[in-house]
Amino acid sequence: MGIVARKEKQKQEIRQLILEASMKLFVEEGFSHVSVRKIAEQIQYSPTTLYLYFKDKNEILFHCCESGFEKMLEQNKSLALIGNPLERLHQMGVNYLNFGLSNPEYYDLMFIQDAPMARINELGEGWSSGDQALEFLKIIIKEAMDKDLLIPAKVESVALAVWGMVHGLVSLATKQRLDKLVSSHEMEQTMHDSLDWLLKTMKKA
Amino acid sequence: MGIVARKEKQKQEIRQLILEASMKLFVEEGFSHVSVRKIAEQIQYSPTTLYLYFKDKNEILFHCCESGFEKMLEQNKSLALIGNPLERLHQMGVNYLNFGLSNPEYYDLMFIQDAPMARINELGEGWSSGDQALEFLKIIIKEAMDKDLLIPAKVESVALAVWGMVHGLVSLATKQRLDKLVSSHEMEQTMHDSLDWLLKTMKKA
DNA sequence: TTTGCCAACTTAACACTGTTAACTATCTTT
DNA sequence: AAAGATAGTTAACAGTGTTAAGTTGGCAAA
Repeated sequence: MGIVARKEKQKQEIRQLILEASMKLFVEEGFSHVSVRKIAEQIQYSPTTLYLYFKDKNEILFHCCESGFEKMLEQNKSLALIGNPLERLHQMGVNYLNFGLSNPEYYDLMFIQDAPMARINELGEGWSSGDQALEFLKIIIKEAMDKDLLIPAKVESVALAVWGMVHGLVSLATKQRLDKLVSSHEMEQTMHDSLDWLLKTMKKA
Repeated sequence: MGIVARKEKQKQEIRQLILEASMKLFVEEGFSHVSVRKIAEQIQYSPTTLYLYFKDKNEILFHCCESGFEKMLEQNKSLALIGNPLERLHQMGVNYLNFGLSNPEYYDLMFIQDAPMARINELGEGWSSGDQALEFLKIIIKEAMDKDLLIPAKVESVALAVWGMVHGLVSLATKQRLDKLVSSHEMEQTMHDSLDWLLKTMKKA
């Protein structure tokens, strides 16, 4: 079975090659300007070869999206060190804003574009990455309420409100909806101000 | 000058014809499935004729986007009747959520897609529709603070936070990011719960 | 009245896009 | 060595936005 195993390994290597080329391209040139042909050219294969390794372009984008979540998760590892749940929540928000602003192309794929979700909807399964992230947020909020740091409320509503807000800020900013309303060098600070305001406001006096 | 004027009028009529066909199509079939050729077919003209009336597809989408803002503005007319600024703010949020959920294609164009912003950035001018909307929001918040209904804070931060949150909720929902996390028949209620929570929380005790 | 021009519009084409079917090597197994 | 699976290719389809060149019609000046 050694040969079969090696073949399988080679197959996985090419899959990885395709994914890495895709990510390189769409970080460099922007998601919407990456075509199957460009990816193929990058790795010196014929465009149709990609279809031997992935069902369609959506599947490729879905996997890029997943590695976006890994990046984000990695960035959040240090959160575990923060004891105070409110401070932890705050840092999580800061991380979220920073991730979105620093990786707009990944962010687009993870939370805005249809393509990766199309892939998920084809399969029966749920959206494990999003699920995990929201669950994590809920746990922090619950903890903060239990420790009497937050005004009690329905955890789900609060979690969705917080996620909604940071997502809203990032997507308005990266989709240029704030360009003419907030001067660009103050953009980041303004967004952080809004986050600070929210956390201050929801904190129990 | 009668002839020249009539010609100009006819030109404007065809422009309008193109825009109406575009809006009809992209409400029916979704923004991303509307092509220049389809619009042209709808009005029984050659595809290239559209380029005699609009610079490119972005310009067409920009105008569709503007009429989305008109729809939204119309929906907000009744706000003037509400005396209490906090209640007015709340109703504005409710209207925003409803508009986004009922007109996802317009919403996409107005606040998410790049195309209409590309048009605005080509021209020097600012984003008057977005500007107006945010300004309106700021005025309400300022009024609420002046009347001692809100905890004092930087008006801009609060406005951006509120807009960010409702935009975040609508775009997460319409981009299917909540599908697997919130059951679809509870979606709308859950979003409204988050909005309610925010307004309750920011209200002065 | 005829000529020439100008405007509105169309046809043909370019350079792309994702994707499929059919073909060709090469390497494995019988 | 013959047969068959594997991996990859070329060619093609149907679609996209957009431009250049060509074709009408109607109006104005000669």
